[in-house]
Amino acid sequence: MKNYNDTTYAILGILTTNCRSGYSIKQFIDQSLNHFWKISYGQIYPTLKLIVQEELAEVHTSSSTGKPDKHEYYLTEKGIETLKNWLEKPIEQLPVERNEILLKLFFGRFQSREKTISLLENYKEKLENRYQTYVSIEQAIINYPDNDTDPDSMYWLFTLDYGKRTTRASIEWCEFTLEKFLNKEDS
Amino acid sequence: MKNYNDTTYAILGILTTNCRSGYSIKQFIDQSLNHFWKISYGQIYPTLKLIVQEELAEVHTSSSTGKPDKHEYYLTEKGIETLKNWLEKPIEQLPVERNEILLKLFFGRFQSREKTISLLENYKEKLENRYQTYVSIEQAIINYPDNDTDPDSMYWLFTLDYGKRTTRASIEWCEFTLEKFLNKEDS
DNA sequence: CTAAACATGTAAGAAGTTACATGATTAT
DNA sequence: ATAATCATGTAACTTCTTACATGTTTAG
Repeated sequence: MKNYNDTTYAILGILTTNCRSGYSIKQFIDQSLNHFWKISYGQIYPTLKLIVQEELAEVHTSSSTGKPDKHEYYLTEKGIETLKNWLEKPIEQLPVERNEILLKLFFGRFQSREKTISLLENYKEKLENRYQTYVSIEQAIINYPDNDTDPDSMYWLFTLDYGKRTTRASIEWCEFTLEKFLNKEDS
Repeated sequence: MKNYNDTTYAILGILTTNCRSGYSIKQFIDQSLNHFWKISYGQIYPTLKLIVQEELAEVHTSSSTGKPDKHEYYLTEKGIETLKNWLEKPIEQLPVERNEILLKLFFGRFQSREKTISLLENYKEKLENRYQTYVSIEQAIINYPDNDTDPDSMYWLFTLDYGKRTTRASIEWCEFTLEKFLNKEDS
């Protein structure tokens, strides 16, 4: 079975929900996968074209009078199989996540203690904002009346939990590292 | 002051150490920045060319008899200023880290419980290996005789600590999520 | 002797972002 | 009216990886 890139699989996955057009795929990603996946129109439309070419989906064009054409994509059997096949495949290797703050810290020898500290404080603040965003989204899902009937909400909460845990760990690292720099004052 | 990409700044930073050639820059990254930064020769050599063009470094070519030419790069005053300027600048926004496992989990509705579980177990195993690697490197640095005189070792330990903490958090998330799936058995 | 390490580079292609281009509909 | 949202798409550009091309030196 042919391999595609993750962006293609992400779109294939979204097409299993009620999102059927390029525009609504973008919305879905911005609303639901935002904290661990993003995508631009510059990728979505060409990828949809590829998906149709590869017969993983069929496109139904509805040209209502006056309105511009709207393209609705429906997964084919082949498309569903391709998606399932990818879902089963274990992750090959953990990605190396480039981290700008670690890079700056690493060359911190060329900077004053004060500047390193403010760099870390700024980073910590951004992490705390992100953490709060995750908590807010989580609360919104839990309080949403249909939450126990909606099959997606459980998965959504899992991904949020991941975000919360790793963000929390980063915040704690900031605090620990900041303390080291603050204590260096007297040395 | 002109802006460059992070890869350029990383190389500028490495040129402040004793690494002066494309080959040794690659080695330095593979040995020291490996867990949060990587780079290929296909980027290094063109970037070095750019750095010289922009007068951020000068190249000294030593052509020993017989041996192939070796290019040694030395930062100029302008190069040092450019690096320092970047170091000071706070991170603009936290990057969205694409996460393949979360993407697969999100579409887990289309998979059996068993397959989701083995996906998570495989991921957890990889994370545990990574964690052990970090611990080993940390021990090697701490036990290395010159560790308190080497100014780099402190920064190295900070970046390792970051890796350990975030990896640990991911492992804990795997355990928590796995438990949820294992308990779903009876429902 | 031969494999690994030293050493420098290019070319093709994949993946992704940003800006541009166009136009309808709906809410304020 | 006019701003926001709906809706689709392309082109240029940046970044990065992989494979290729070439040749020397050193260690086992």
